[in-house]
Amino acid sequence: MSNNQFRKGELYSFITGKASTAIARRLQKKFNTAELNVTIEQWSVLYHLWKQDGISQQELCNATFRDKPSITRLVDNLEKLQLVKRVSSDADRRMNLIFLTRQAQKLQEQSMGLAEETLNEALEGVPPERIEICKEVLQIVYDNLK
Amino acid sequence: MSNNQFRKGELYSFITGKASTAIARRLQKKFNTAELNVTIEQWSVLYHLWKQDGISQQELCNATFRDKPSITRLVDNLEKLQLVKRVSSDADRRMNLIFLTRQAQKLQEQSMGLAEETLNEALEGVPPERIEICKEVLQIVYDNLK
DNA sequence: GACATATAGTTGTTTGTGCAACTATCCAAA
DNA sequence: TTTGGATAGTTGCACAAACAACTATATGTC
Repeated sequence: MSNNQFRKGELYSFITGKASTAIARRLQKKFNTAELNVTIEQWSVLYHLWKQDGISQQELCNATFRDKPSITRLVDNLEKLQLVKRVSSDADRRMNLIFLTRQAQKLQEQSMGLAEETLNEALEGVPPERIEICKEVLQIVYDNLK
Repeated sequence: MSNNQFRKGELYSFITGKASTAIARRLQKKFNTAELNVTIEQWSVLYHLWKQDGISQQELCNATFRDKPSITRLVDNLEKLQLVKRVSSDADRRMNLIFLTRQAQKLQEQSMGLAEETLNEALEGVPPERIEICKEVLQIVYDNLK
């Protein structure tokens, strides 16, 4: 099946993800202003650890849609910031389980508040049902390609 | 105005732009397979030059939503690949005008074909009117934040 | 004309990404 | 029990992004 209605017009924006870039930049600025000393990418790892602590780097790869070297380095930097620690698994010594530190737990509430605030600014003036459709389309795109 | 219906749920995907990441990776793979020796970021600069040749680096910043140092380095690399050349403007000697080479002109048709193909794969199964809504929402998000 | 200010572009530094090649460990089949 | 393949993670390299500090040129005002 072909979507030929989707022609040259806005091809560019779809591919380059200008909207998500804009969201990420705005959120990063809020983090900087609030002196939360983390990057958006680091935060995206913490986000999944807040949902479930002590998962492996491989699970973080799947959750964040990043490859293994990217996660290795993000965890490196999060460890330098003393926000997580690697604990090698007893059950399978190839694996590192990644645990949040107390410091990282303290970040959760404030950073999630700023994320929500950013999304509210981003979606200002967009009716809820259109947001819903947009989310669904983006999910299908992701499923089609992942 | 607040969009409180937009809660924790899919906050993550919106911010991280998993869909556009997936599209960009797929397109990059097609470029590599076809031995088009360019990155998606370089291609995004060429894309605007194909629309209008001989524009300044500042205009490329605006068009591609990148800062000046990013464009400086992308143009550096495109120049190394002999796909563009910098010509300093007679009218304003601060400016470089960026011109496509013959080689870059040859890339246009094939790369645009691969981009369209990628979008068709991405949007497979999504009805046209939903694509339209999604594009509109992303445009509003961009306008709200840029 | 001289000077202050704005604009165009470059460079250095830190961080992140994608790919390939590598090590270490696990597991299953001979 | 050995061995061969799969899986988890790391390292090296090239490319890109964000920010700050910098140079060079243009322009408006006195």
